[in-house]
Amino acid sequence: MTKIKQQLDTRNALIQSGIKLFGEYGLNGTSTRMLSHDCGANIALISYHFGNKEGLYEACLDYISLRIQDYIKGTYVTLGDIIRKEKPTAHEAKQVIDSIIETMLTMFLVHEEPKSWNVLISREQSNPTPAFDIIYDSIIKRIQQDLTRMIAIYIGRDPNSEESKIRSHIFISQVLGFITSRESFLRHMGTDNLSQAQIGKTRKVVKEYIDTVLNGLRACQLKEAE
Amino acid sequence: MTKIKQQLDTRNALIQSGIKLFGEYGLNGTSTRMLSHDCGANIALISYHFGNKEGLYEACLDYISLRIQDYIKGTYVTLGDIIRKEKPTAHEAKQVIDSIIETMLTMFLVHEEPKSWNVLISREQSNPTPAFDIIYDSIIKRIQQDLTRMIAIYIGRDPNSEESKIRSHIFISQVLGFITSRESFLRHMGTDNLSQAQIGKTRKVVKEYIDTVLNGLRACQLKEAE
DNA sequence: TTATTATTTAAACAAATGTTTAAATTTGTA
DNA sequence: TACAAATTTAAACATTTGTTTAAATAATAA
Repeated sequence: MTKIKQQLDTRNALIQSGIKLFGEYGLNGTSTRMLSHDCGANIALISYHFGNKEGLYEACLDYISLRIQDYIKGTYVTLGDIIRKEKPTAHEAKQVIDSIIETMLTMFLVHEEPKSWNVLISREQSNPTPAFDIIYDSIIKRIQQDLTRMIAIYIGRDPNSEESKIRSHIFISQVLGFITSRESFLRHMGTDNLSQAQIGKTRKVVKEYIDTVLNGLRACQLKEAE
Repeated sequence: MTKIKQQLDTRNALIQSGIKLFGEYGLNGTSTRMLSHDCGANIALISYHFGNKEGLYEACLDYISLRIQDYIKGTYVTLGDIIRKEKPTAHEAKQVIDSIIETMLTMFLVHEEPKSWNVLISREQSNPTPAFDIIYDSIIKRIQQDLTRMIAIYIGRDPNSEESKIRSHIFISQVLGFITSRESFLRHMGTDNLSQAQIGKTRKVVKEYIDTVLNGLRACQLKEAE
């Protein structure tokens, strides 16, 4: 076993335990002994590899950030050309919107590994630590900007207006609510875990909802001069 | 000074400090010494009045729960009759929806005291502690149920379907996102604090948005048999 | 093979933490 | 006014916590 391999094993084991435990108990509610016990690494290795507990927390967010960027890379490969266009068509803009939403829904509702990221992201969203920048700058900001622009283009509004920023925030919140208010949603649905049928319904209702609002806003615009 | 008055002063001072500090640092990140120092009460008074730190946390949520119920009481006084009707009209249902949303926006964006509640609510939403029931059972559940039904009635769908539950979750998330993703929103808006002008724009964009989606869904329904 | 570097370990440290305890003080009641 | 009850205080306690330390072990390079 090479040095690099072994180092990554211990280091990575701590990161995986970190994502799980920090997600469940928060930074302050997770002790170095919990982390050590969870992955079997000696407690001194936290400061050896990461400097201190906060360093491990940041490493967890770095890891999640990279993985999410990987996760959405597929989406952005096919959409990058449209996004970079000076003037995408409304049809093109709608493609971007749909793809981003689809990716988010899949990430939030379907795949198993991302579920462990979601809890930590949800924590950071509602109560940012100093490490929030890691997630914000690499992922959230980009999605905000892209959706602000694409939505405005699709509905025929000014992409640079504050109204467009507000609108995209509302738009993103529609989907983000499945992780930031997950417990409320589950209780309302009367379950501890969404069934495949429930997930299917959710995706369908989301799609109907956003198509309706986007087309409604677009139709308003075709009738009025902004 | 009577006993009851004095007791309430110390007890209440601890609760106010609790709301502030638990909101900012979380339950685990707030020490009994911080609480004691913030309001000047001796540290032993936490267990004296509340049993332990968790008891104080619960008391804070109880306080917030009562205050929010008070806050929305005005809204529910005028809407109660409609909500209790077996078959409200679509017009009536829309009145309920608009009033609830207006109340939530005011609470989340405008008034100063509720702002201190919002942080703690946001925390509980995204990462429920055992005390989440306090807020859920008294407030969130009711709003979920009422909006599920009113939205379904307005757009002509079945109020008891799972789709209606999902739809109302999306609907609530549109507004809740202003507290559960507050940092992201502020950064996107390029400010640390929303100006009055920005708040005004936000309310206007929200109203346009939800009117559009509700009327869009309603129009779909008038064209299709569900 | 030896020396160097990197990793890991077990123990220790200093501080922080939530809670308890007993005494002092204040308040309320008869 | 005296006594009882309630509240408050300061100190102490036991545990937990994050981190450090020095030695042991493993891996790498010459």
